[in-house]
Amino acid sequence: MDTGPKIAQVAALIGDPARANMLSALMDGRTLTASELAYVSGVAPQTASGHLAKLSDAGLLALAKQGRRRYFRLASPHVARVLEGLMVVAQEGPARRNLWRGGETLRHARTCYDHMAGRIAVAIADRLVQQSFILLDEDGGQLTDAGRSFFDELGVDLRLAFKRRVFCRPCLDWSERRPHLAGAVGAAILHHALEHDWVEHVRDSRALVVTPVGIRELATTFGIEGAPPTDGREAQVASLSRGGVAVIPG
Amino acid sequence: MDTGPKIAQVAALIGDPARANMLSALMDGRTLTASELAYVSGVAPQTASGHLAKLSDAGLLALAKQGRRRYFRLASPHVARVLEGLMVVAQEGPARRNLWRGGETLRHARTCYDHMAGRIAVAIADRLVQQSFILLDEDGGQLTDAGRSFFDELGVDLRLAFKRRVFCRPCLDWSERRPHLAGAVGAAILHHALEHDWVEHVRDSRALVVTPVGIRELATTFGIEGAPPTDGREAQVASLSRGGVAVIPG
DNA sequence: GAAACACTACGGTCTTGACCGAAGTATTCG
DNA sequence: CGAATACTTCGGTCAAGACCGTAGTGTTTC
Repeated sequence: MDTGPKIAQVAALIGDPARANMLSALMDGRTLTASELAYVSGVAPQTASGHLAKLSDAGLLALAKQGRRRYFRLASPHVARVLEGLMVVAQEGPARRNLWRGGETLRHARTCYDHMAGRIAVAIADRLVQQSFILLDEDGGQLTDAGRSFFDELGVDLRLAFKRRVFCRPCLDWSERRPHLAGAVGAAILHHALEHDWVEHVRDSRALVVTPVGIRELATTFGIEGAPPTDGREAQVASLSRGGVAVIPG
Repeated sequence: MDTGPKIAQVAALIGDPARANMLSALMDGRTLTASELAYVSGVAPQTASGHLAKLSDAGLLALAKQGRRRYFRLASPHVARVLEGLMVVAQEGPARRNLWRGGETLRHARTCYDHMAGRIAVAIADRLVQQSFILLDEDGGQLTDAGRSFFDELGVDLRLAFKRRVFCRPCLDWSERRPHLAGAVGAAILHHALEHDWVEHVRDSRALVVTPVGIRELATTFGIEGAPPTDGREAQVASLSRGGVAVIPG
């Protein structure tokens, strides 16, 4: 395997208790100095220095020198996401909890910063691209004139979006492994969906539930099925992408 | 820190090359036997057996016994998600570490998702709070009536902000270590600044440069000095509270 | 300029755990 | 039944690396 060693290298870095403590302390987006990180990780400054060098070299931490201090910060939201994921896995670990129910909800529709993600969001993005309302390339998207009219008729306020570049880099959907719409257009769509009661927030979660109104409107507006699958099995039938749960032989 | 050791434990499991290879081989949702996993990981069956036991105990792998064989698969999509995330981080890793160095421009003004950050942004937040246009607490902000009028006169469109859930939220600034304005209000300010040519994007960077117009307008509107310090040293000399925007000497 | 401070580099100790050979337990097949 | 297969347990070797004491560099403060 080719990817194995690479992920092992990164995982091994996170796999040391001292380093894991440092990363945890930075998870909320704060910026801490080497000394502070040494303290939270419970090791001597010399040891911490070595750890921090490794984490920086590997691109997990970003470094800003200022005077005699070094400020460290998680290098990217991706790192934070990995840490979050590890916490989830660590939590559910030995206890055979069936969190997958909630997972299914998350997979269907959720927020990602200020825009939508999940099956629904990917389907919307697909549709908009297919209809040539939006042009998507590697790291940016562009609204066509037709798309502008489309959103206009829909009543989505895109005025903010016109002048703005696409700030949020392409947001890869972890559950669908395909891009969904981020940036101002994505935000506008989420805003519209919330305002018109297509979707609702789930308390203490990034999950979104699609309302009956939303199911109807998503069908008429985008031609997509907004209802979540009734059980996990159908999840993979609905979308052609793989990513379904393996069926154990027997 | 409490979460640190837990995520370290999981990460350390993934952090071994042999185990990482096993997990990678299972990433597509397949179900493989112990022997097959021993082969892909390049270790002897005895060694593989130990690895698989650990991964199962930790809840990373699900096990199905069938006759004399043991079938393994990833225990949950969360595990797959973590592996994916690790690959992303491993990929982007050492590449553009330099972005943060020489970050004087970044420290001064940059985008943070869809709003502004850096000295300028912190100064704006300070000013808005000081003028009682905005009330900021731990994890939320609120626009006062006076603030609403202020933005109205300024011509900043806050309509999106009203309906959005998180319309005004403090976001800790990594360089200044003090909050700046995020949420819809933050986004609206950035939008306004871009639209009126107060600031401009720097290509391929999150950095923003303050234009001559911006320097003038930031002074009249917020009473702050928008020009960047001529060199890094002076940044912190000027104002007593660190993080204040420096008044350029000479 | 001297002292305090923040961080880094080096050297040596010591624990952890990955590895495989050999032997042991299930399960299937002839 | 005994042989082959699939996997696990045990024991001993060995290398990687986490840790800190000491000593260094660069920066700020007095």
